[in-house]
Amino acid sequence: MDTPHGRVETPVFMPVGTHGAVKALRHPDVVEAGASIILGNTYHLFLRPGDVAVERLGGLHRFIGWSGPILTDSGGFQIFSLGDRCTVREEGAEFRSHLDGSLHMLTPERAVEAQARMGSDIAMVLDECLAYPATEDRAASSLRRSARWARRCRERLLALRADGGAVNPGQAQFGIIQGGTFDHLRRESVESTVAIGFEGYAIGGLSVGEPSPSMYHVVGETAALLPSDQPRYLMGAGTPEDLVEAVGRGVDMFDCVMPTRNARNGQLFTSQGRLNIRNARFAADESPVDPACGCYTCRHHSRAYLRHLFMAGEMTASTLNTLHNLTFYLDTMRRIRDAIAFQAFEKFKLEFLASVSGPLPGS
RNA sequence: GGGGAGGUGGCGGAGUGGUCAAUCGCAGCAGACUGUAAAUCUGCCGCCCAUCGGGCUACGGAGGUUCGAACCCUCCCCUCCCCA
Repeated sequence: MDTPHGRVETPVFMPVGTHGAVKALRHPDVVEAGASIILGNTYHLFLRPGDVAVERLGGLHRFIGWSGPILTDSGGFQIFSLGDRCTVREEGAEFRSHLDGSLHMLTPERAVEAQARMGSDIAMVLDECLAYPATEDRAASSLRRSARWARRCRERLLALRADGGAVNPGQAQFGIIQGGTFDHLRRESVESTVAIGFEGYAIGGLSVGEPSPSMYHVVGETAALLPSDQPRYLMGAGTPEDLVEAVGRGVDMFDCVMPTRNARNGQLFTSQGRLNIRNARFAADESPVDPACGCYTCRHHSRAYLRHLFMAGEMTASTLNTLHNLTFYLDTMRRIRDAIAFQAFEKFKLEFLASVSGPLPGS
């Protein structure tokens, strides 16, 4: 996948850097972990420091000092996650800022403008991320609103392109498929969204609490309907198992807070399963987090030391843990790409799922 | 030497006759986390069985008052502060 800031090998995992930084890491760490593209969030940057401020500072890339590709989420997920701080109307979403309680209106057009000002390489349309579970009626009306918003987003972007002067003239825009867990609604959403025409398509409204088999089913059904010559992006997923399962169903792009957030909370992913570095069993464990991992953390530090740092509340614990988890995720994606190149994906998938799922043995 | 304050679960610190195995914080133990309001949240946390629950030992020590004491009385031990 080519972007104005470089080529991205797919399938790809995009570390989440909500405020323009992957939490606990410096950009070189993110690169070292193997990331080629990172994600920022329109809602958060819109509130602080403000999209206009970012534009004045030369755009998001220059402002944060990241020269690679950046995808900005639209703020659609916040409609879901901010719950009662947000009121959705046809015009757009009215947010009460989590920072100071002030009221803000994020319309589809405004979300497009904000992302245009910031100049991300891939902008997402503003959608409504539906909570799970949802009734069929609710899912249907929500998807239709998202589709109307998608059209407004596209029209606004095309107008901006026609005007010229955008921070990043090559910015791509992705549409987002909704429809809950209903196959026919997903199909309807694909049809109406693809009809508008975007540079890529995302599958939204998943990884919001539904059972894995349900998510895999929807991913499979939806991805199969999307254009095969354009990127397919599963938003918000997932666990290492989710990544492999979704790639097998045709997904090219992922983002998830799991490797970074869980790292800060002590959960580490390894080739043998997950572990919680807080556990007393690691107090005298001199082995690395994952003997099969080549990250800085695993090359230099023992589980005992990482546990000590975590228990002591040292911020370095977050950094070392995040570096490891991100490396594990990005390494997994690299192995997936290699397996696909050698036409050995199914074999890889079986072995990976057998070893990685569940807790680390020996507890 | 004189005067004052106090000793409660690993630590700090509430409680001051029954509703106290004892608020709360920290520490400890475990779990959760999927387009980040998250370096966060939840549970457990005297001992023994245990699903509800039940049993045992406990609030410096020893006596006493009382139907009943961490809480009241007596003596003892210890700590801290102020003045000499």
